[in-house]
Amino acid sequence: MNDLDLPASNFIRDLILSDNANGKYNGHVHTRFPPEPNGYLHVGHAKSIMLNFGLAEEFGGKCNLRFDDTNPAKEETEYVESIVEDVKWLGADFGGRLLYASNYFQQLYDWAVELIKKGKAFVCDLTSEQVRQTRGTLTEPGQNSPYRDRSVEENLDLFARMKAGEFPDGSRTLRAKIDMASPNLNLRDPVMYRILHADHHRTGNHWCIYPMYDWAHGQCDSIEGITHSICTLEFEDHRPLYDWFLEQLGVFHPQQIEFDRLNLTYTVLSKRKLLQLVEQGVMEGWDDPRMPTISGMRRRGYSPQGLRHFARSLGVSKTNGITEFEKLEYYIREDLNRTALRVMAVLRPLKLVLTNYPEGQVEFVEAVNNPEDAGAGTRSLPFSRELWIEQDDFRETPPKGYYRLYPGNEVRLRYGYIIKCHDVVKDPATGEIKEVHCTYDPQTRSGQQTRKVKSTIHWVSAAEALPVEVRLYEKLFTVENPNESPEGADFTTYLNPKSLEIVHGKAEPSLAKAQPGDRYQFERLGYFCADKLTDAGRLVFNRTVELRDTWAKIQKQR
RNA sequence: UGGGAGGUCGUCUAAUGGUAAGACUGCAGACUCUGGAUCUGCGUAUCGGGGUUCGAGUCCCUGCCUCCCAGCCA
Repeated sequence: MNDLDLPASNFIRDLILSDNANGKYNGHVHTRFPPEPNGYLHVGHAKSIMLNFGLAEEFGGKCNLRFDDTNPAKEETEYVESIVEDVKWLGADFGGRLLYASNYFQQLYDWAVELIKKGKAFVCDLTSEQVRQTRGTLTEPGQNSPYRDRSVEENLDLFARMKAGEFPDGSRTLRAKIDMASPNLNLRDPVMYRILHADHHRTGNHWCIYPMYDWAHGQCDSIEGITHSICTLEFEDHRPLYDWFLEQLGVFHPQQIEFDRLNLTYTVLSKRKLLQLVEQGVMEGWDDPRMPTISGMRRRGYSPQGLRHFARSLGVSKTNGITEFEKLEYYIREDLNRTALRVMAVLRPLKLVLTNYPEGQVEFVEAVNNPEDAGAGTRSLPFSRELWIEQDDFRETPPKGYYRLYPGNEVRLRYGYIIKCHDVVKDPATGEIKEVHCTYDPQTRSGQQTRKVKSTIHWVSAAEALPVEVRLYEKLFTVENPNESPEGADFTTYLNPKSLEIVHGKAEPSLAKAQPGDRYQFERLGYFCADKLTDAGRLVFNRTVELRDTWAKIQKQR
């Protein structure tokens, strides 16, 4: 996980530095990454993972992977499995510390009994509706529950019976006895346990009462000896409660630190919304390559290294900001540029005939596998009279600034020869261009010192070309921030109808050996990753990210 | 409106009382058998108003704006 660059300075590191200087926690740093298994991980989690695991590593400490599985109604084993896979894929090392809040249910229960005995918690018979009505508002204090002053004995008895399953869901709760007039609503006698006769993915039906987040989290941190419990901004006003429980119990007291969650332009990063897209069938699944999930990005071709570098580059602060998607793409390209094998593929084929090239002849030309990596070697490509080129690389009447192929113009075929266009064959009925006819200059074979031409285009020999299905992805949403919908508009209103386009192209023969997950650069087009659908009989590629395209930019300006 | 947290280039961050810096984006150019990569250059910022100080993005006062909180979700 130790990647490149010195991680940027941030306030959490500074805080740890000062803790260590003061001897707090004896210089130990132990963090944790605590997802709830109610969905798949997304890039925002990658930021948290890098922060937690990165800080631990930097200070010679440890980081636990802990599932916050306190709500059986929303959690599933499928999610646990996907999360473990994603965390590992990102390269985070939890060293066997795969933990669950549910491991501590008994301890949590015992501690709750302790608080009851201290008169700090009580069983409340109010319905959730009544609790809501007596909570007060932002500006008005709440009212005490009529059950607030039950005797310790009665509370103990009732709580034991809650656990024993005597009462139906929602009929009672265990509440902390704090202050119904607190300006912090979290302190208005918060619920610690609710009754839920539900099957838990790990504890089955052993329990029918489940701890709330606030009651579970800090105590789990304490049990695990977490020193720095890093969470997102929305938990800031939970911190007094986090501290309160720990103080009442008199146990090891980790400190909660809040930072800003990641927001990205042109996508949504909330499990609720992502779930909605999956359930409505808008996306193929959690791993749809358009999803900002780790599994979606993996399928799309993003590399763990690229994602890590991106996450590292993110600032850690308390500002509510939105990071530009372009920044993510930059780090993905940067990594893929160094590692991806180059290959030639034509997405929208146009037939090119070299009229002075002998019919039936095939020769082989040598191509560099990765100009950024001499060790990647070379491969040979068949070259012949009939080739496929990109439709975009030919114009019958070239626009200003176009220096690809057009009648009378010369271009180089990458790793091949310089060719000159002399004719265009059209469908007499539709006027559609069917073939482009050129002559090649035998003196200009690649590797020799020859004259220069303005443009080099990619190609594939028609006879040997492999059919490929290529999925071209665009931004998922049409607006930078789909969350900011004016009056009633649902975020799905801004889904980009063109976020997926499937084309059928032609690829060089070497791609026959592509395995799912293999990443390539299709020269001049972008980075592509073999999809999981790829097998011996079918080649399916996902476009990971386009290459920077100066020409496209010039065209756009006009 | 009560409480909590924030406001530095277009975006994200740095500057810890001492020359406002970097990255992404954008623009311009060089180079190029990828209009890629690489290289060079350019541009724009301390929310407003007071104050303290030799000196304020940083400290104080005040105003404005943004985000979070009224789940038996996390």
